[in-house]
Amino acid sequence: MPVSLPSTEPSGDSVSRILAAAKDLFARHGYDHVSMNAVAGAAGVSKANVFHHFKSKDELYIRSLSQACEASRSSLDAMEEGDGDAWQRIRRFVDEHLDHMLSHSRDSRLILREVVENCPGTGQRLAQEVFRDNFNRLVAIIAECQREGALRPDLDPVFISTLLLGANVFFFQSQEVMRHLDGVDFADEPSRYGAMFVDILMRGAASGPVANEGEKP
Amino acid sequence: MPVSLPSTEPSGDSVSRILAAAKDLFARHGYDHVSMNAVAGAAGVSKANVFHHFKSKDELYIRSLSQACEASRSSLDAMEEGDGDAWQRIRRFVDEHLDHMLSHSRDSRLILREVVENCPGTGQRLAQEVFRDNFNRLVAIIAECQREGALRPDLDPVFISTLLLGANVFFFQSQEVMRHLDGVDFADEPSRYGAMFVDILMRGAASGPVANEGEKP
DNA sequence: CATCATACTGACCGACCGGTCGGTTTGTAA
DNA sequence: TTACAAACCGACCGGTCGGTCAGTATGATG
Repeated sequence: MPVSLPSTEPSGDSVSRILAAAKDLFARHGYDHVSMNAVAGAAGVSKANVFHHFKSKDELYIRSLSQACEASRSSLDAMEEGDGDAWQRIRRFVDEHLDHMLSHSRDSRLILREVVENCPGTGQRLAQEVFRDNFNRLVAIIAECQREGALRPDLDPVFISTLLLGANVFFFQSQEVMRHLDGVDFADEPSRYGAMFVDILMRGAASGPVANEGEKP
Repeated sequence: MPVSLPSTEPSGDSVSRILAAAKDLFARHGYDHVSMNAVAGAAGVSKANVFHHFKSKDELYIRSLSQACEASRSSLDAMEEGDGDAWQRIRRFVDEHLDHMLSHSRDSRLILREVVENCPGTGQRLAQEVFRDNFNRLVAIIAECQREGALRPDLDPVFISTLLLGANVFFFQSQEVMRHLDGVDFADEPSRYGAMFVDILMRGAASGPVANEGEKP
């Protein structure tokens, strides 16, 4: 049986290179700004070759986004709730979620742009599914922590989850801007950002006793 | 002296219509997706007429964004801190900031996209200036409230401001997605969102006494 | 070896892009 | 009325876009 590795690798290599280049360019510049010629050039193949492997620009984009979503979903699945008390678990989720976004910023940008730009289509559906999975995972954690008595019973886990995801997403999106804002010294310290955020989420920011407008046993 | 109103309005009318159309299309679809032909059509003039009034697509875009930034800045200036205790003033800022974004969503999208996409250029600079002004205004409010003793002295007003702006920006960006998430019942109630957020910001989410890891007099 | 399928590419296609050009229309001033 | 400037526009320009085509090269199979 002949060893045919040299013959099968170029093909797989091209598709991989094309997808990697596409993900990079689409993430950085968005769908409309990126031409197929640019993708081909970045992948080191001809444009016609790109069209040999992918039926259209749209298919290339959806494949790229799909891979990003799969990677994000794998990361979510690999997230272990582990041990610790409620707030430690919450803190761990915040840290791991933010760490994933930052260390896979290309994928994260692809997904987030679809969520934020709100253009109907397959791309948006894929990205929203990932977003929803993250959200539901977090709601489950928060609800569990609430059942254990760690969170005020008058609070909605759904709302807390929104705040948590929002804080992380905002950090990811605005990191570059924050670096240039006077007084911001945490733009390059995501873990510290997470710690400060969870601290305030847990204990609040008010000084001293607060008017008891809500129910807080 | 002849009254020459009929002669000066058509010109002003065209430019205004062009800018309005441009703002609308750029806000919805982004710079790259919008053609000058589309802008011209939406404004009811010819493409050549657009180029008569604006030197280039880029100039049209910058002018559109500039107007959006001016409007946003005017809104910030009109924001009165007014009376009330510290937390009432914070709540008012949150409400007014979010209300402005939602009621001027076209402008807000234009500005926010520049901040988030992070493409170097005039557009980014303009948007970041507005972002920074909002930020600094909020930091000043928070710092004042902290001096009055309403906020924990161990907290950084800059960080609190980041959380506040982030929460509002996230609500604005994700409103459409949130409408489709199970259990989210506040997507169309920004005021309620703001109230819940400030409540948690003030009192925290933890139930009962919390481990005193920080300084909280 | 012949056959077939896959990978690859330069050249080409029609459509569309941002922008220009020459001409017409409109408005203003003297 | 004439002269000028501004507004306006259809036609045009060179370039780029996504995509196609015909041909070549390569690899696998019988």
